[in-house]
Amino acid sequence: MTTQTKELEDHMALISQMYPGLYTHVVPQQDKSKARRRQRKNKGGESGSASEAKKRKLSDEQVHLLELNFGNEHKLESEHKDRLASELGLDPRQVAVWFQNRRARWKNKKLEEEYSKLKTVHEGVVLEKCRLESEVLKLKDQLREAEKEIQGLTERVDGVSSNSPCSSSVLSMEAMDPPPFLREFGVQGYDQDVFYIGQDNYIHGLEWMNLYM
DNA sequence: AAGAGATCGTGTTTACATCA
DNA sequence: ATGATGTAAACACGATCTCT
Repeated sequence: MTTQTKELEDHMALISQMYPGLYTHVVPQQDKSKARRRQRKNKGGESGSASEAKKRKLSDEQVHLLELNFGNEHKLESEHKDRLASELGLDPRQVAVWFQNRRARWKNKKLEEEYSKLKTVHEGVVLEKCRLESEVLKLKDQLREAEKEIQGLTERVDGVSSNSPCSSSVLSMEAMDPPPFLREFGVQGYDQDVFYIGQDNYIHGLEWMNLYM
């Protein structure tokens, strides 16, 4: 069993859940612990000798014609099957079996393709998730830096305002809620945070936010 | 309703081909 | 030459459908 086949099998349940239409009905899982050992039927009790019962590969021409018919229709009407069988010089039963097996191969191939597509999509999603997570970390870092800076500035302002009558002109954020994105990062509110840039350039309202956008 | 027969999907076995 | 492995044909079996 190839690795890919194993991998495919591991995902069959998932795929069949996502694409329930692929299965027309579910055959109950057989107990694999007691794998049955069936007795081979004697080909309907025919008088065929052992050599006649031997499997023969279908010729290229036979397979070609069968493939052509399969391309047109995946299932055979009984009449069509008989006609095709006599055209190919085969037993109608052989034609039926060939179509049965061909449908199984076709379905397996479809499942493999579907699996590959889903795998590609999944890998893309995982990559995007990683990218977003690292972006979140970066933004958190920026936020921490900004908070540190704010704290430093606040301390400076406190030092100045304690002996300055101009303290009333400083924009106080005391009663304001933090902006939504700060709340998202756990900032609950402001104590006595004051925002300003440089010596005399006060920022009004939420304009300071533009510095970090 | 019920039984028979055909056919289906799925899983397994077997014969054969290919390759190391 | 030979053993391992892959593939296709054939088969088994339960489910479902159609017909009578």
